[in-house]
Amino acid sequence: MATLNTALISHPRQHRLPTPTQNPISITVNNDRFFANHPILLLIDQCTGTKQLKQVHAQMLRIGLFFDPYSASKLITAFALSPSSSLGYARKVFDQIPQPNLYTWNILIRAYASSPDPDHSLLIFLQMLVQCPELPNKFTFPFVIKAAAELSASRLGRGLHGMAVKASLGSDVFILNSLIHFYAACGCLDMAYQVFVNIPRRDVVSWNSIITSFAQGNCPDEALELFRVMEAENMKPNDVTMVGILSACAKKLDLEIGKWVHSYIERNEINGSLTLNNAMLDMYTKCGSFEDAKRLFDKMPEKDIVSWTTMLAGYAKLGDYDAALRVFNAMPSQDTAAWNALISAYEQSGKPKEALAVFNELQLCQSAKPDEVTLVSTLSACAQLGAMDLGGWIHVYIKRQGIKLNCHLTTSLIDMYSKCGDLEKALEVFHSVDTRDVFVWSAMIAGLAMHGCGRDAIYLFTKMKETKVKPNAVTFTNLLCACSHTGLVEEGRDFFNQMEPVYGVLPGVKHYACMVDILGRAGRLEEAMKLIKNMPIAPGASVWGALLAACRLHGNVDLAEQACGCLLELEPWNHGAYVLLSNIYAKLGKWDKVSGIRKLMRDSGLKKEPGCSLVEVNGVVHEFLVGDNSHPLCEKIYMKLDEISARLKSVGYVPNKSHLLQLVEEEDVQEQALYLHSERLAIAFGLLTMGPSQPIRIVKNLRVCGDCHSVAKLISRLYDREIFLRDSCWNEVQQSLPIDKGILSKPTHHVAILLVETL
DNA sequence: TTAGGGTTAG
Repeated sequence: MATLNTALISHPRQHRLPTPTQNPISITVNNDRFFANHPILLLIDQCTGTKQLKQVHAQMLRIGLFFDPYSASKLITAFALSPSSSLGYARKVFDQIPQPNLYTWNILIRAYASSPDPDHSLLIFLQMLVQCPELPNKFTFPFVIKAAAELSASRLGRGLHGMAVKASLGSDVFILNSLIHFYAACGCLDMAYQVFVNIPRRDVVSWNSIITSFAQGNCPDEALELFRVMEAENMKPNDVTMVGILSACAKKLDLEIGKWVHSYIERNEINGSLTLNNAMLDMYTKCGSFEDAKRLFDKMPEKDIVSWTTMLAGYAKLGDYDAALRVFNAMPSQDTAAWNALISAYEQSGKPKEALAVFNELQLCQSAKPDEVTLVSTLSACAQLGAMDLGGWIHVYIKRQGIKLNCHLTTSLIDMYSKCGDLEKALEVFHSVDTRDVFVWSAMIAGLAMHGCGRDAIYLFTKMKETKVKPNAVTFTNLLCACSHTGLVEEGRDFFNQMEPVYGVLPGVKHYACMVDILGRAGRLEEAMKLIKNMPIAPGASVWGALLAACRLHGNVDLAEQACGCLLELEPWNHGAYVLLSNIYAKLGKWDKVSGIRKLMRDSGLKKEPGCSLVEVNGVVHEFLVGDNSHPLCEKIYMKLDEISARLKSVGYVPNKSHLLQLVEEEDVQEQALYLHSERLAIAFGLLTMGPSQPIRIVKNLRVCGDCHSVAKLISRLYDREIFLRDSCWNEVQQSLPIDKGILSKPTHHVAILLVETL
């Protein structure tokens, strides 16, 4: 039996096809030209694996049948598309065909379009345009458009659309359906819908394509409405339609409609495929009916890794991490996606340390390897913890593994570096990539906003518009934050007013909260109140919170009481609201009111979160609670604190007593001793254990009090050390002092303290 | 002379 290579070498391209009668193993041949019924070709369909196909290949080469384009196409099809396909091998075989026909080109383009390397599909298509004497046909376009969709290759896909129209294939329903998918994948839902409405005769796939596009494009209401129209037009939905509809229900978190869809599927006897059952499981876990999910899971005749992972994520969502772990261990196999579900479950429920612990375990395990999704979740956990050593390590890992930065990873890296206080690294990542989607731009705008570079953030927004990337709701939230941080009232108002008419983005609660914050900080409290009163949507807690913070800034008690009342109505557990209001009273010397609030808090049994600061030293995150004495280096830390206190006194520092008089979140007597605040323990630990050139990066779960902020600034000067202090309001409250830095300029001072306002 | 487009977890 010849090996592939020897067979290929012994049959050079100029080999002439023998006539069928010369063929030693030929049985019957239809006529002189066609080999469709040649026994070797019939054998291809019976092959069960690559090994057998290779044997057939060798035989075909031996008798010359391989050099008949039709026969070769049958072989290529088997290699490229069979369940045990070997695409790389198919490509090698393809390259040996003297003149592949259009069918063969199409098969290869099709196989690569659904492979992990859809770019090969496009490259082969380009090669085909040059080498194949036939023009692309109605079978070519759906595949090559699919490849463009997979790659979100917007310009190329549009070009293909144009080519199809020029080739008089503009009304082919297969091509148009794939174009719906392509435009949606590129984020152009409008174009996808335009294509859909202009299809002369829509079939069920047309409907499925547009419904899925809307469901996945965060427009679940539109998807459900289209389903209604589909029914009204008597187009019978199939299982794929229902997968899209269930995905829309899951997005809407609407259990009622989800249950209705479940019964609709049963009533209409729609084929309950594995995918459909998985989509239903997902809907139930997302919509909060775990019992229904469990019932369905238990009776599913077939389960795959998606079913198991969905259940795992469902338990994690309930906060039952033990059960999630049990599912993880009970799964027939744990692939990367299962690990990812566990990591992201922890990361998204505010348990970043646990997420990193699972990530460490994954690295030790042999059977799965971190992928891009893992890295995105892990980077987010690092961002939450301010763990820049580990985040930076992941960045190096990405480079070493040769992983190309996609937009998700780029966004995560920018977010991680920004939140860890290294704006320059974030900008370095931003400038290093060629492709930037709306999330990448928005993350960079957020990074600049966090660091007080509001004008740079606005400048970046203008650059973003030049590249024709359409801003979304996230972009505007970040942009408005930037205006708020830098006190750009008029600019903020302009952006807010342009959102819907110019950019088609409906202002949501977050945008109103930002606007209230912008106006409130500028002292325009009445204007802020007027904005809230005229809101077309219900003002959420963030809106009242912003107003309350502004009232504190400007000492407006009446409005503060009103805002606090509304806030507590929405979030009766909101400890911070009580604290803010009581501080307003304290500021104005209304001590009876302060005591009243203390009593109210005690009576309502509100449990406060203890103050906690994290600091990463050499890749290990250390945690300090207020007044903590559990750390192994505790004694040394307190000695360092004494030394710090002495040095502070020597330069004339006097503790700001007003912070003691006010009700702060750390209200216990012991906790009120300012010098025991957790951030100070973390700073002392950082000074003790880190090299003199290493910046100390601290993340605090609550707000940093004013005195601690002043102390941190002083320590930074006295010890000539960069200290980054990030608190709970880092992202949304816009309470940082503007630090004027240009996009690429270096900080002028060695001190870079962020987040500076106090309670 | 062969064929295709739309589907779920993270």
